[in-house]
Amino acid sequence: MDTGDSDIRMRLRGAGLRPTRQRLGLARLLFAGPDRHVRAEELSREAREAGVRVSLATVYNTLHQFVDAGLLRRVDVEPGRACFDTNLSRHHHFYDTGTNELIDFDAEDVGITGLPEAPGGKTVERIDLVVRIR
Amino acid sequence: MDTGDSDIRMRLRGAGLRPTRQRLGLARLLFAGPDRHVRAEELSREAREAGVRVSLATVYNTLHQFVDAGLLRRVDVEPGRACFDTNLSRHHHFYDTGTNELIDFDAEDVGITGLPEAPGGKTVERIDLVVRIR
DNA sequence: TCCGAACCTGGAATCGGTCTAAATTGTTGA
DNA sequence: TCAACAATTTAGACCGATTCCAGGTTCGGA
Repeated sequence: MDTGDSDIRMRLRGAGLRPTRQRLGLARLLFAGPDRHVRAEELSREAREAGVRVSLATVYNTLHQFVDAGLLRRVDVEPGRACFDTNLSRHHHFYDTGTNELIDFDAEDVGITGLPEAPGGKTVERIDLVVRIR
Repeated sequence: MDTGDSDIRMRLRGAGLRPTRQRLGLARLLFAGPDRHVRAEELSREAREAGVRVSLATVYNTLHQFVDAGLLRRVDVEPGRACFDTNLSRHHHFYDTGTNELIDFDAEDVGITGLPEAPGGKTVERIDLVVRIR
């Protein structure tokens, strides 16, 4: 329960989050391996299967805390359930409306022109592009 | 209960939907006046206030039928609830993350370049652009 | 080691939405 | 016109996803 955790521990600490057993366990599931998309229910199941004892409520709490800490990004494409994305780089999504599958693609090559000024003097937080495929 | 309804009646008929009292009442609320965004709960309340007796279940049914009939478009930006848009022209959205307000902008002037090919030989259904503002 | 704050937990509660079975209402053909 | 039947509406049960809550647990500094 140590190899590679120092990085995560740091980031949690930096966000004012104690590196608890539950958070480390979930972080390991999320960040070991390639980027991924995951929903709360699913992560909860994986944790159970991996022998990490965590309540569903804590999974939800942790996911939100990770989003706030900038460790995860939340993606809203489906109504009625949230998806969390470990890919923090500038990217957009294909969304397969048949399978509900999300696929990332790099935003670097994408150019968007002709956007109007943000209304009401608001500032642009982010631009989300969702390409719905079938 | 007739002026201006002939148009709606036609469109409902065309979609194989009987122009019932409930559907006409809701259609009047939706399509009289400028384009708008509305959620089911909200439309249900408006109907009640306007003296149109409709159950919540029927509001949901009707909204979905209107989407299928091409009278409405569904917008998914907020997790956990669907929003319906009477604007059927090609357009995108500003989404105010502070107020949860949606604001349309024309898609005609917007250019998007550098999109990768849809994976798996799938075809692109639609491209949704959401500019999150704060 | 001790203590308080941060954290975790199961279970209840909430929320947006869907389903169901029965009652009602359009529509159509005689 | 009206019977008959399918489409529609309805109240209320139900659902999955998520949040809330109150009480027990754990972390980390002094």
